[in-house]
Amino acid sequence: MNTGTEAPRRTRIQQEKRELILEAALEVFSTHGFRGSTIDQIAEAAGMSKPNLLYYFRRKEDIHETLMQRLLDTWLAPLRELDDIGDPMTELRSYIRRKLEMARDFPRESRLFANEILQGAPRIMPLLAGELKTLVDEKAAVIKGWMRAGKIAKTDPWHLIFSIWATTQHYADFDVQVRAVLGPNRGGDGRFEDAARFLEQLFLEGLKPKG
Amino acid sequence: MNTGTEAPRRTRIQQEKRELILEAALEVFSTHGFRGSTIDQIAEAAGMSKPNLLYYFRRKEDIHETLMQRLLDTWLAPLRELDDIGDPMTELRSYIRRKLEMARDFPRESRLFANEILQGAPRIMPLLAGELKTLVDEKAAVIKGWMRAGKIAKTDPWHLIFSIWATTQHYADFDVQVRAVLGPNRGGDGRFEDAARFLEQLFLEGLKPKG
DNA sequence: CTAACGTTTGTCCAATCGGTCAAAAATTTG
DNA sequence: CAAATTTTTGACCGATTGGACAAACGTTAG
Repeated sequence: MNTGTEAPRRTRIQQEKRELILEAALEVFSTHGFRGSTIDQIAEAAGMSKPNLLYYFRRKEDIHETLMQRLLDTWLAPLRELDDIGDPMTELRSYIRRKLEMARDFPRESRLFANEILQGAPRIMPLLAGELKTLVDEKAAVIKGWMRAGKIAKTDPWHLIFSIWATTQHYADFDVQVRAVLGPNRGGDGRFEDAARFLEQLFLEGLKPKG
Repeated sequence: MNTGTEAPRRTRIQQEKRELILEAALEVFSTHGFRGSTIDQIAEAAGMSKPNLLYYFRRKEDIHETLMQRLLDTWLAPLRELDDIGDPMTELRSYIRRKLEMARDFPRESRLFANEILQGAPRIMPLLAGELKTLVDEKAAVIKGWMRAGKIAKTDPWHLIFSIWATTQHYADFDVQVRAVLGPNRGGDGRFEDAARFLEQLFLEGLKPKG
């Protein structure tokens, strides 16, 4: 039985070149979107001719699809790690920290994902309503357990997860704006540490003045 | 002196048709990005032929530019309203509420802006580093005053503004994902009220359990 | 060496892109 | 009404797009 999903056998050269192409495509797709990117651009970024690239990926969409499949796995890893063992507040704090680190270390992946969602997620809608929803529902239940146990304040766990996604990914997706607004001094390399400190306080205590 | 920025005189028909085109272009640009959109698409959405559209806007970029200029004004209006008079906590809460209402009522404008920033803000970079930075710095100073006066907790005002932008615009830019994850029940029309309730609690009190 | 296989490229193609242009149609003006 | 002006359109253009293809090239096993 061929389900069409298993990876075909590949030579060593094929594996290497495919990686090279995917790396180049990530760079191009994440800054121009799918329709805004051309095969020539990707081929040039990968240091090969267009027909050569099309020898490894038969269609432009195949590259994008491969990229998105890999992305979702690594992208949701931090949420998968959110576990019931350990102190709830610590768990949440380290989830936020990990997500912010991903925004810092893999901004292209974040932008690729944002581009796809912004345009209506035409290629990954089934994944969102299926795999993603299942995972979020599962983790929302965990968080709800913490709320019932009085370990964290009672709120909507789904919107809590959204707010963590939004605030952390903002530093990857809107990086240009963040740096423009912060200026050369505050917008330097330290901006992620500033963000980490701020987000920790926001999610822990909010803005209400002490005392 | 002609600075090139003042609006030329236009007939009634020109004004109406230009509005029609801008409305159609907002729809198309916001879902496909600039390079992903075609003049034919916009013309069809506006109910006219391509040459006719090009009679009102000579270049594709002119449409986008006009759209972005209008956008920034209305988009930043809520932040401009953030004022020193009145209770700080109330001011912030109503700013968050207004931003969330904009995400609900003008999602296309939000996505148009997000598309531009995602792709490196090639067309509005000067505005970000100029007008926008000035406004944010000004409001950050106001917020800092509130912190010094002990009216709200001490944190980084810039990142506070970022977090408000991120959490509210998330419901416009990532709407497809939000609805997919929430499902048909929780993802219905009530999702914005749920979000409003959650965000109010997050920014006010954070997640620390009471007592 | 040579045959087989995997890799690379130059050339080409149909479709689509942004944009032009002259002429027709509609509207306004006198 | 008729002339002048504005609006609309069909036909067209060069450039770029995603992709096809056969021929050339490189590598390796016998």
